[in-house]
Amino acid sequence: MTSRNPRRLNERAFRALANWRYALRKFLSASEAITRSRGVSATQYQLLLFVRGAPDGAPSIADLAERLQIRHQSAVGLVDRCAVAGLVRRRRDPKNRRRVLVETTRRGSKLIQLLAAEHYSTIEKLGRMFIPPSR
Amino acid sequence: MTSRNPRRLNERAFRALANWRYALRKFLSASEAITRSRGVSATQYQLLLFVRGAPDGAPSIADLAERLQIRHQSAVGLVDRCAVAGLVRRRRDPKNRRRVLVETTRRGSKLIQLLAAEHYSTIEKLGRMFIPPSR
DNA sequence: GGTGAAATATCGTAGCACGACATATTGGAG
DNA sequence: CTCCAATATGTCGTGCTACGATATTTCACC
Repeated sequence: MTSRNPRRLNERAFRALANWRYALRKFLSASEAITRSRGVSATQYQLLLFVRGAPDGAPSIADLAERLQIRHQSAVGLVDRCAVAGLVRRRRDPKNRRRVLVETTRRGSKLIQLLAAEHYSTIEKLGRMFIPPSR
Repeated sequence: MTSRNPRRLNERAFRALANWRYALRKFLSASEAITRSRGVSATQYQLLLFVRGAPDGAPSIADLAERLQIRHQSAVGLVDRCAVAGLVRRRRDPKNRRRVLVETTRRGSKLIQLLAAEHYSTIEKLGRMFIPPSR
């Protein structure tokens, strides 16, 4: 019986945490393989995903940085690389000209559609390994 | 509806996938914050976790590479850095002297105990955001 | 006891995130 | 209206980490 608020974790808890983390790495590794096979990095895929899956229209650089949990400068560089690859384009926000909105190009739109579908398949395969451990 | 040729995803599916990925990044980011506050990288934490949570005694470099889903050279470098930090130590496998077994030092053991407990708390907080989407 | 495979190690390279700093735009205080 | 602090994005140089290519040691086995 595991106690409800243990100060020390037991063997079982360590194994569970390790196995769950392993599942995460498996998924991230599979994700990387999917995206590389289509010529983009895993991070670029996620940028496209957050642009495409944004709740309220085209997101700004800062919005994307928050979704990606990175600093804004990192998002700038990422958008740069995606723009060079022809996947996204920048547009000044007319309401607030400090902001830069990011939207997918037609090519980026097709690619994210494909990649997202492949990710769904992978998630189905890895299935319930993702359910996080609890004590 | 083969998994190789999945049908088009709708808006809802994109949002779900994006939100789930966001949860992953939130967790990984929180994990990074936890480990950095204790002076180690997220990858070093995971190495310790896989050493501590190994099913059959001290794992080899190759075992760790598989668990981390990286190439063996990367695991070599990671073990190097952890060894310099005094968290793990190498030991030749007496049964097969090509293999190198990795075990935690007392310091590494204390650290992984602490870090793992903090990770459990974080997982509880993020809770069911981790349940993967299905269509 | 020689040979190919296995396991680890070394070296140089590239991508990505970061801190520090720079530039442009906005909105509000006075 | 003017000034200025806050906001938003962009630039530059650095460090960490994963990688491919390659080397070295040890094992298995005929």
